[in-house]
Amino acid sequence: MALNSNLLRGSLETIIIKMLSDHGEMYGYEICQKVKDQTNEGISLTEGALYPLLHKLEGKGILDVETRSIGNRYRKYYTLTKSGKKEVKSVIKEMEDYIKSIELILNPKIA
Amino acid sequence: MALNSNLLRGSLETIIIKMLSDHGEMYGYEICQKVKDQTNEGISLTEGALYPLLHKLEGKGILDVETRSIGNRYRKYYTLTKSGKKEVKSVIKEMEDYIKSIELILNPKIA
DNA sequence: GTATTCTACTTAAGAATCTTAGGTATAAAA
DNA sequence: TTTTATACCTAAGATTCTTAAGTAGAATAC
Repeated sequence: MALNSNLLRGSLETIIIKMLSDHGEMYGYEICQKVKDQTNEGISLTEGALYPLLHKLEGKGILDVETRSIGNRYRKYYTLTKSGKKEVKSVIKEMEDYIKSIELILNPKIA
Repeated sequence: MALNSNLLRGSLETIIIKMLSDHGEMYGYEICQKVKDQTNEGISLTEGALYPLLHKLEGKGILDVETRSIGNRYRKYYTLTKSGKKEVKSVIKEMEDYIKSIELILNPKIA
């Protein structure tokens, strides 16, 4: 079983923003796949978490959507808005700081 | 403001177990302080999250409690039970794997 | 050729986790 | 003597995620 215990809680939003920042335009299903690929199955987003979050980020003006027809069906492509791009740096820094803090717990400097 | 955005969600339990594993017997307030110290204020546990979680872990047989009088007041000292000690290795490994996965998102190997 | 799997989206109910905000009380410091 | 620090507690509510179900086209397997 992939990890996905509880640790993922709280980092989903950062993951989405970072993926879109790196890969440009992506659709939801693609984000799931790419995250799974990039982490060697380490992280598997559930669709029940992903899609509502995409909608929320769109509502907050972080993401733009464009629905495109692919043959007989459709996909919803997401991109970062200007406002979304402005947040990339800070959310990544927060994540990095958080990891550093966790590592100070995992490998305490013998004080 | 310390980070404590959402990223902490899900890792509190691991933090508590690791702290008790490293420092042996600790009381709740002490865990808060020590986590703050060790992370240079990076992580601040709130008491509203900590105490209920300690009670839960006690209920699950992960922690033992001993209430001790300190002059005119008391403290509740927590230790890992035998069962709790058995979990230390796996919860730490989960955390490390999670961090590795996150780092593969933050610093993707150009595939 | 049809049954299954994969792609691709959706939502709703409920569980789990945490924040906020309050409370009690002793002890130390200002 | 007022404030701050220590030390515990809980309840209400927000947020985040899981679980589970549904729709439907496209590809693969049998």
